[in-house]
Amino acid sequence: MAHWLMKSEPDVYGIDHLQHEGSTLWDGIRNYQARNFMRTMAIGDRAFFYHSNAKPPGIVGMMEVIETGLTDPSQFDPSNKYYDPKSKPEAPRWDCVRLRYVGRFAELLSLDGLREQFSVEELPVVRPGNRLSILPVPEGSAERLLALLGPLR
DNA sequence: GCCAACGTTGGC
DNA sequence: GCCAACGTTGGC
Repeated sequence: MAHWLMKSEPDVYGIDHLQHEGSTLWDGIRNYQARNFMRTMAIGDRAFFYHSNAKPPGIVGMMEVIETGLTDPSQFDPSNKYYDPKSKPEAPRWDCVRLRYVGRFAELLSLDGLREQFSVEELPVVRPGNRLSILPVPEGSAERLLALLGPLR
């Protein structure tokens, strides 16, 4: 089981939305590197939910991958913000996964806090200027993170 | 195939 | 609101 970090803006889709829905299709990913990470996800993988463009940005909760290899339906919908006219149904360009809500942590662990605890090698999200919305979390770092974050609620 | 222009992300 | 990073696009 691998660990990931997945970003979303809380105003757009935050942990509250996911908790309410129970599970969600992680659609709208239009970056090849992030897409390629999603393609390597397996059912049962865990993902830290990270609030980006938040004050402060940081980790707020935990998700679990429950379906993989799904075609992102938003790419074919002209009225969708993520519509991609270059993607054809016979050769879809963008995938997504389905994630379920596992829980939230008692407190947000901010990006500043992460930088105090982890090097860029240990946790790529702390790299200055990083913009990737899906990142791997090395296993040793995942364990340390879980210890820092405390129990899920 | 190069590269300038442009758009998006996300921290600050 | 600004800016850096960086991916994409399109002219040549």
